[in-house]
Amino acid sequence: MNDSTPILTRPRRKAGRTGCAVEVTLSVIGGLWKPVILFHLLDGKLRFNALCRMVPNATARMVTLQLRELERDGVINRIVYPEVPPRVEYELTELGRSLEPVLLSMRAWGMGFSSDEEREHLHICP
Amino acid sequence: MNDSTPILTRPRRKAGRTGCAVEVTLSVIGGLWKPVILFHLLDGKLRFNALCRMVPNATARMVTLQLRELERDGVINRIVYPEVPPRVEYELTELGRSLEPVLLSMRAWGMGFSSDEEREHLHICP
DNA sequence: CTGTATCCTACGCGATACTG
DNA sequence: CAGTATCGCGTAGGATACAG
Repeated sequence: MNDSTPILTRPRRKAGRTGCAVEVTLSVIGGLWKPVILFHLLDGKLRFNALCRMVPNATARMVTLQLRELERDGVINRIVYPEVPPRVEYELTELGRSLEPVLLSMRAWGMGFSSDEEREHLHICP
Repeated sequence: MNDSTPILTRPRRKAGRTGCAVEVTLSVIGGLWKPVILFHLLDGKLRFNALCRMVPNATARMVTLQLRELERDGVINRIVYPEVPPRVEYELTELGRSLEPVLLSMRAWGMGFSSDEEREHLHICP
């Protein structure tokens, strides 16, 4: 349980005085899967498995790691129901929900880009 | 000059049908330095060295790689002035400029988060 | 179901040196 | 100035197996 934090997951250096505010944001959501996870959580609580299924390109291990860091950074809550079989749900905190504009603008741009891509037949496809 | 593209720089798998639009956006700006680079370019053209200086935590090599990919993805233009000593400037394309809402919302959130952090003394510092 | 521990390897990326 | 080439290390993260 030492601090071996993957790079995709957490920038090796925190955004210091050297960087701009954008770097600060990246230090929290800067991981390939974090924005996707957070985005899906905008719709409400999600169980671990459901979350995994929404990010099929990431392994369960990665999802776990990302979730732990998001929790550490205070943008999500982890709710454990003392049941058998165990149930765990993740939800956005207030701070997490404040990321909504960022996430929505990311989605909006992605949708626009996809259209252009299909139309202009860029090199992104496969 | 083969296609050895770093992971930080380009997701190993493109955002396919499996993912949401957020993944598409991440496939373009999903790299720790790309959003920062793009953000600084919002203010206008920048030379290579200037750019490097704005992202001190990244090496020149990384900045170069990121720039090449951003160029490939059509969000920036690379302008070479046939002079001695050589001068190269980077600027956003129309597509790149359309990322402005994303970048601005990222900065806005980062500034807010920094304030909270200082005030509430969270564990983000270093 | 929701994880965590371990092993292992590909590859990201820093450092350095060199070019036009 | 604006890069590119090469080398080499550290580690991210996949696969697998196991636990509560």
